[in-house]
Amino acid sequence: MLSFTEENYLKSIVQLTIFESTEREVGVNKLASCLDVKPATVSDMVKKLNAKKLVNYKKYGKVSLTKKGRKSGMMVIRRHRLWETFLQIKLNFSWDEVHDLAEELEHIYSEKLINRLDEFLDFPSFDPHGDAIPNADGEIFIPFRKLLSEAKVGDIVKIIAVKDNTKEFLNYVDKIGIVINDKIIIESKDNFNSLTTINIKGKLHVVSPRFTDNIFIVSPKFEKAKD
Amino acid sequence: MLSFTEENYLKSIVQLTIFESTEREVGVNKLASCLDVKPATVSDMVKKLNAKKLVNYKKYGKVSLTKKGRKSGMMVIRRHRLWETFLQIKLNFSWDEVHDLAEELEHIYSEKLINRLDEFLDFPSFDPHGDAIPNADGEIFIPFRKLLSEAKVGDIVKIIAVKDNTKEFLNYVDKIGIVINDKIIIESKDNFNSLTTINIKGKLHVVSPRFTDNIFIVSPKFEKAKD
DNA sequence: TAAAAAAGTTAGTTTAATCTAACTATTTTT
DNA sequence: AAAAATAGTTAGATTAAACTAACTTTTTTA
Ligand SMILES: [Mn+2]
Ligand SMILES: [Mn+2]
Ligand SMILES: [Mn+2]
Ligand SMILES: [Mn+2]
Repeated sequence: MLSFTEENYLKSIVQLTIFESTEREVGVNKLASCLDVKPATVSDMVKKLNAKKLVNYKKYGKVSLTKKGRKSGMMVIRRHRLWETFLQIKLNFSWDEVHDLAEELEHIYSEKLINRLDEFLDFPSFDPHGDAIPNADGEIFIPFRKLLSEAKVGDIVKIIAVKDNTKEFLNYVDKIGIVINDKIIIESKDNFNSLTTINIKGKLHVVSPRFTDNIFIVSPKFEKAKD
Repeated sequence: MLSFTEENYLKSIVQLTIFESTEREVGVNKLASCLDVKPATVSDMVKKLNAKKLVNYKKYGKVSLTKKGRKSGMMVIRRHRLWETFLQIKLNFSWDEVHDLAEELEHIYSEKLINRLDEFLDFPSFDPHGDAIPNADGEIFIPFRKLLSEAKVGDIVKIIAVKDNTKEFLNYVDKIGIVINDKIIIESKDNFNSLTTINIKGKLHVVSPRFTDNIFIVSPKFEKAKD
């Protein structure tokens, strides 16, 4: 039905208009840089996606998802995140290895396959990077979360997801010894140099925005109940 | 490295020159009909595969695999059969559903992934259709087997694999109630009409070559030891 | 508000994989 | 050995997804 390429466009549009912004539309240039193609290429493709009623688009306008496009894009993300979970839980891959394989596996289209996989994994809610997994209807519940950079000195926060999924980032997270759901304390901030000192299991680490802008947290006051 | 298309060509050449014939070469027309494309298309592609040292070919000649091509093709078949096994054993798909999904999964190239999958499945020797699974080096041991049509009246034979993997065939096999490793008795043969009467768990079935030419068996005298 | 910058489009080209139609080579039959 | 049949090749066209270069529209800035 949809080509790999079309699926990748829809996935990127979901990411840009639902996960990473409150704006429900995106420009051709931004989409092009997200997909790592030239704007001319995107111009052509969004015309095609519009004809297929997957996006709303007219010349010189912004691109937004139709209901159908949103669902298709969400299903690609569902497949991606379920395969990542499978690779980690069942085949013992580490969280920095799963993404690249999932980029390919996500394009295998079969409702039955993915729902069986979901069941096999016991209907996981989050993937190895802490990202919510859309359900079989393409709906997703994204829990309230903030960036580590928004935390205040003295806060005790829980790490619930990583924003950057590159190997370099994940390897650094591994190196300083945190995993999803760990708690850390914001010891101090150096606003002049934009540095934050955090306490991870008693050890102090000085980190820059490259780190704090890519870690999602919940802070105590948002953690309802238990604790 | 290799495109989906190139992988499919190599897979078909392995099937035609190793699994289904003792001739280690195949013509352009036969390959074309196996791949369901026109001979002109194959002519172009084998030129390309030859340039990549995956096949031996020259104008108006037959096509044969190089060592490298044979290994690549075998690895596609390894992936196909391991995914089929995964789908059946872990995700509870029936044997008539696994092939189509495996046709897509087989093209996901990662040695690590496939070896982990192999391990996860406990290094299976055969896929759901009774076909041997090539090992991590692309080597395969195909057990000695005959077709059911070669069995003699009175023989008690064990079904070890199916040759035809279509849904229609597999559904028929299910319907008459046999599974791999079951034993059946050859009750009688009607040579005029090319019909064979077989005894499956006490029940008699009259079958044509459409059935007997697509069931692989071992007959008692080839079944060494146990029993 | 006019000029400059940014964003987006169009036209024409490329590559991989396919096709059709016409041609050539090889093999089989008479 | 010639004719007929079969097998295989070539040339030119098509499609999807990319590109570059040139152009146009929209937005920002002065
Ligand atoms: Mn990922
Ligand atoms: Mn992820
Ligand atoms: Mn199969
Ligand atoms: Mn099989």
